[in-house]
Amino acid sequence: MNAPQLTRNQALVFDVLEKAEGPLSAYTILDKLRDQGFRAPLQVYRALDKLLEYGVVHRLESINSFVACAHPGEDCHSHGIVAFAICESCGQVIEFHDHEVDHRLMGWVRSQKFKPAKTTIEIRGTCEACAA
Amino acid sequence: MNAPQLTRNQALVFDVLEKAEGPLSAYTILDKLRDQGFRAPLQVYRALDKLLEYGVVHRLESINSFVACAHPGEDCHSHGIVAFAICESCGQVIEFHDHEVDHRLMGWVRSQKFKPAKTTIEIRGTCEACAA
DNA sequence: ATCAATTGCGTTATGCTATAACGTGTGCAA
DNA sequence: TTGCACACGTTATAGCATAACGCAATTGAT
Ligand SMILES: [Zn+2]
Ligand SMILES: [Zn+2]
Ligand SMILES: [Zn+2]
Ligand SMILES: [Zn+2]
Repeated sequence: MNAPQLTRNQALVFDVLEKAEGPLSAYTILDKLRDQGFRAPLQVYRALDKLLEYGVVHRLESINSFVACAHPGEDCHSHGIVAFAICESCGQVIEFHDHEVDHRLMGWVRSQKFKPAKTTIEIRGTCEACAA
Repeated sequence: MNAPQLTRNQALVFDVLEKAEGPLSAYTILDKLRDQGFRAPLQVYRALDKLLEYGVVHRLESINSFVACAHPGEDCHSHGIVAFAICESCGQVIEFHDHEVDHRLMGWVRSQKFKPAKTTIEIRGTCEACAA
């Protein structure tokens, strides 16, 4: 999915995510956009839905938060499953891909005749900088 | 983590999960236990916390639900990362392990000096039976 | 036996996450 | 012009999770 011209709300939400140090919850985004006229969660969720569809934002299922894609222009989704390492101390997120992991998972999926729609890989832990 | 004797509440929650066809949300579990005297979400969440700690129940992050471990007695967690395929049509969950996936992910983690605490792999899609 | 610490439990209240439902306005194509 | 698709705004509601309090039972020293 290629991203068309963003609407005002989509652009505002994307901008907040891009400038953020780490992942943000929808309600945190809402708070950051009150000055721009945002009033209700739905304004954020609707924008996020589109940004997710365009592939420029990822949802982190294990922490109910959202991040801007770390590989803009590469069309992440076209080269396999996206994985995330999430530091529970500083909130930093590292986005990466591993083709071998993709192959193994997709091999298993095929053997089970399971039709995958969306795959989540999230490693929560402590990043190098935060390690005691 | 080996499971000690379960308390009454823990046993009730585990029993509900074991008998269920698929994953259940905490509030669904609560509803199923009203007749046994359950009144508040916390009674469920506290039991779930322990069952998760003992490794006899898994949490599915992408759907905010819980399932009984499909490999009782095998101590899932000791032989690597647990992965789930979740059918969005019938709710069935298949729990599996893949050492190669573990190795790849743990290799990446080591190369980044990232300290993993909890890893989530969830494939949402359609199972063979539900495929059109 | 007694005291202190731990653990489980019950209850109330609250906070966080997400969507339903309704109505408005705008742009575009038949 | 009419109909449709889409974004938007607002209010209300649904669904998920935890804080904080107090009490009771258990355990494990002393
Ligand atoms: Zn990406
Ligand atoms: Zn960190
Ligand atoms: Zn298991
Ligand atoms: Zn199915």
